[in-house]
Amino acid sequence: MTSVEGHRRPPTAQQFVLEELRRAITTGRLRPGDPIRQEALAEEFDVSRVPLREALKTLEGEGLVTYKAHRGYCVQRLSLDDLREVYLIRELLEAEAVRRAVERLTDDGLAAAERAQAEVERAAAAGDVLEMAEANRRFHMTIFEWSGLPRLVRLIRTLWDSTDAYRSLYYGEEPNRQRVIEEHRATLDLLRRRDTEAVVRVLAAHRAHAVTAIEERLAPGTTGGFGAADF
Amino acid sequence: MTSVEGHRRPPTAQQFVLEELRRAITTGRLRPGDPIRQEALAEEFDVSRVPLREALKTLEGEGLVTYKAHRGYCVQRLSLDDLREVYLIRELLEAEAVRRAVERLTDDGLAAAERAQAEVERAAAAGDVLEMAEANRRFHMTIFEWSGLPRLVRLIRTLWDSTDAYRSLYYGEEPNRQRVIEEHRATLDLLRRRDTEAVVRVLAAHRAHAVTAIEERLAPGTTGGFGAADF
DNA sequence: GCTCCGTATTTTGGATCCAATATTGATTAT
DNA sequence: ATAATCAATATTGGATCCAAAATACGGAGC
Repeated sequence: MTSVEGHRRPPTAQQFVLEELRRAITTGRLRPGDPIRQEALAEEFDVSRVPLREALKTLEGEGLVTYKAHRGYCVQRLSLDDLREVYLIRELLEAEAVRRAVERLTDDGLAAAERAQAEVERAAAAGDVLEMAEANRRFHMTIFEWSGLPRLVRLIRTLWDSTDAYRSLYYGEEPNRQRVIEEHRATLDLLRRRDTEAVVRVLAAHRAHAVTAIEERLAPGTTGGFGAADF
Repeated sequence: MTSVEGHRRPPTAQQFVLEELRRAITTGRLRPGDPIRQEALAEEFDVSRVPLREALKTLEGEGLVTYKAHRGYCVQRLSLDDLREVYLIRELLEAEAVRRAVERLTDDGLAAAERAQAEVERAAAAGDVLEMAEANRRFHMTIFEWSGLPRLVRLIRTLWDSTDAYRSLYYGEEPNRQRVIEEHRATLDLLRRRDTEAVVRVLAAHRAHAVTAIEERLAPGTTGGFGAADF
């Protein structure tokens, strides 16, 4: 049956496998540093190695896995330095995206952001961490989209992808969830007033909090990479 | 024989095909908007479709080609807006990369940049546009590398890739070549003095000149995409 | 003439098989 | 015991073949 389920299966095996791989990495089933055994994974997903390899090429482009000729793929091990670098780049790109977005934002756009925020709060109340992470993403992307710069948004989205595992870590703790909600509300407030620079500042702080929290969470013990399943 | 030629053949077919595809796109042999016929291309490069498709996945990630399920790949058509967007993003990222680079730059690093510039000037004198483009790239990347931010550099490199065709256009004209050389010399001068903000300004102007020149070159007639072979 | 429909052809998607390379483990010499 | 070498094994890279989907074509109906 081709019913309208939450997640219907994609039209090609490579896209299906791509989604599964992403999930496996962000949930920590595939841990950073792990080599990727194509045969085993292909069998698990019930596809051949061809679409699997194409999906891996995509993930390589996004920086989620590394590749060495004749040695295959590994789940990318993100050091703290890597994490900081990704957040630095996000800072640069998102600041610009937000500036443009505020200039062009209509009431419709604002309403869309507010709807996304409502979903964030609903998920938080329900204690559904995974759904909250997704809604949070929709909230931010909705705003970025209003920049009218599709390539910029695409880049930002890729950067989010590459640190999904860390973000789940962040949302795993209640005070962080609460803080996210408050900061989103502040953002919406400033968006309504079209106070561009204030929005940029709030969102910069928003990111900084996440980095700090993750650093603290990670610093003790873990020297290099980490497993997202650690929590 | 595995002699030390200029370009030795990569260890895998996918990497070989990737290089060939890039060349084909940047030189305009494959024109923007063209659908990519896998069978024909694979035969031309004398490989099967499997490595070809993996190379195409990589290019998709870089934004050089687009992909639709069951309809295959197309060479990305870059509108003027797209071009401006890429240069805007480069502005954001490269400014940061340069700031960090100047702070960390040693005399060795400076010497490397000077060597690259010497190659640029040699190629320009020899009228070798292709080699000049490559040397120019080395010049800038050498500087960016000194930022110590590998992911940032990787992103910048991808952005350069996605507009290679346009850049060849720029280097096709003598006054532009001359201007590039002068601006590089100015950059080196300011680098020696570690005048960070001045370097950032010069390089911003450097990029702006390129955009302006390309816009003028493209504006008359061409409404949307263009073929890099037009010159 | 135009549209709609069904078939033929082309093109992409994927599975299997074989080749090439890397890794592992055992054997031997020092 | 250790290091080096070579064979056995595991794993990736690539070619061919078949299936599925999209496109092109031709004819029937209006």
